[in-house]
Amino acid sequence: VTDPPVALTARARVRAEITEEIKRTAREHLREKGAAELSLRAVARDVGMVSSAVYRYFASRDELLTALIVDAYNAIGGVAEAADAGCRRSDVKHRFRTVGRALRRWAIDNPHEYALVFGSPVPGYAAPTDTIVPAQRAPLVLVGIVRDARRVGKLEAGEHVPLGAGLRANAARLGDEIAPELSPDEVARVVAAWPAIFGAISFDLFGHFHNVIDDKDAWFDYELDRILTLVGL
Amino acid sequence: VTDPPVALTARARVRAEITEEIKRTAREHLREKGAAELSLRAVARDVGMVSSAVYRYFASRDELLTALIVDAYNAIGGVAEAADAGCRRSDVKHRFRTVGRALRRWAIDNPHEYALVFGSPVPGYAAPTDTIVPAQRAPLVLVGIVRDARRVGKLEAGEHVPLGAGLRANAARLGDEIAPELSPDEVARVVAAWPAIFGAISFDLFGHFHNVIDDKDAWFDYELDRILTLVGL
DNA sequence: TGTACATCAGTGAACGCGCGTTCACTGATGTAC
DNA sequence: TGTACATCAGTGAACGCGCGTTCACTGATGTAC
Repeated sequence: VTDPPVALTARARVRAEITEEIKRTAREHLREKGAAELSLRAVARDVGMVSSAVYRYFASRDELLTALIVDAYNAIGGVAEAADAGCRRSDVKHRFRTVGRALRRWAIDNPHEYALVFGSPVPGYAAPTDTIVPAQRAPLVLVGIVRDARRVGKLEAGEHVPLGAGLRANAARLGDEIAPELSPDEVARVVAAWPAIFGAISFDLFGHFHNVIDDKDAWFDYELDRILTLVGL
Repeated sequence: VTDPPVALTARARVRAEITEEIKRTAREHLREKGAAELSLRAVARDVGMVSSAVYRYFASRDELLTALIVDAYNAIGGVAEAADAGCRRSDVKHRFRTVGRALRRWAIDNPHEYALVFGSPVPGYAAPTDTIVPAQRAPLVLVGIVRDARRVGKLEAGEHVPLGAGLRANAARLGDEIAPELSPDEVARVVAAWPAIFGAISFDLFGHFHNVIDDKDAWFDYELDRILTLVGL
């Protein structure tokens, strides 16, 4: 086993490029259909190779799907990080709102990629461990905002909702890992914010507010504000 | 055009039974796979008829799917209504919690039917108008609880989150239709509760709390409590 | 009440399709000496 | 620096599959007179 050379061989470089091209094409297909319809053969056709050639890059359709899921998680994480990075550090409320809106924008622009990650699981598909780290990026941005808020004393108590002993221990453990300056109670509040944001985005995106809410943008902002108070910002 | 006879003919009765049997079998298939995998031919096989015979009952695969969606909405609505009906009227908090838990139970017991309704939309499938009324049953139960709370003076103000003019008008119109005794602000809070519950159920069900939350039941109760304060109960 | 006709449920064969995956192969690129 | 060999990318044919839907048909059930 030797270290990988700093300069990739021509072959390795081409390989990386073609791998990307396959994923990009698959993502385009995803954009127009859904994950269930994604076909290796169709992707291969569009890339301009014969279907069996794809197997030089992905061992199976599932492996390609996994790669797309990882990419989607990373895209979501990147969007959240970039949105946060563009804000003044001290304005924690604004940061939270900006990140929330950016996530929703991305979901609306990439509905099938969003659904791939946050919609119903593809039947028979088990998420491999590669997804764990990318999946945490976006939620960690929210955690970071709350940690900053805590540091500068901008985290309010909000309505108290009691945590049972089990959950408190769970939140404490989680806090040790990702947010040492937060109390279990505060950790629980951030964790609860994540499905709340996800619910707000998905409900609209999946069409459940049809004929109920007219101005979906304004409504999302309203929900975000509610979530903000939930968290204590 | 004549009125349908009160006593159905034998043929009509058999037809209704077989329609039910097809749906029941399809639902069983759904239980083990997902909507995307649902095959008319496989259902026909299990019912014991030839695949083309199903077309006497459903004009297409999509129509069968629609029927399943309507049934799922009705099942969800029925679960919510039954849960609520089992509670003492005046204990509005308990009613809300009981309904929330019952919905989650149903979702866990029938994940694919739940996903059919609340997961990512099946690609290319457009929900027809038949789903509108069944889809409203469960949320209307929540609305009913909040209306009762309002009547007996148990609805609190909670944290104030401002509603823009557009949303306020939207909420007012909605209130006129379904909850005349509630203010636009209160209407908005109930509407916001629905995606919040849905988010809490889905996030867990779709596996996003894996390695994050240990005791999912307790966590859901915590989230429900948070939602309760959001609504003002 | 009986008969002639219309409606309906279910059959079985067929159409046309696209899918994931395997396999033996060719020719080009990379590596070791 | 040149050569022999190993690795790799891509081809094209094939396997075996199940799918949704259509169609002409048979025989049973229902309806009108």
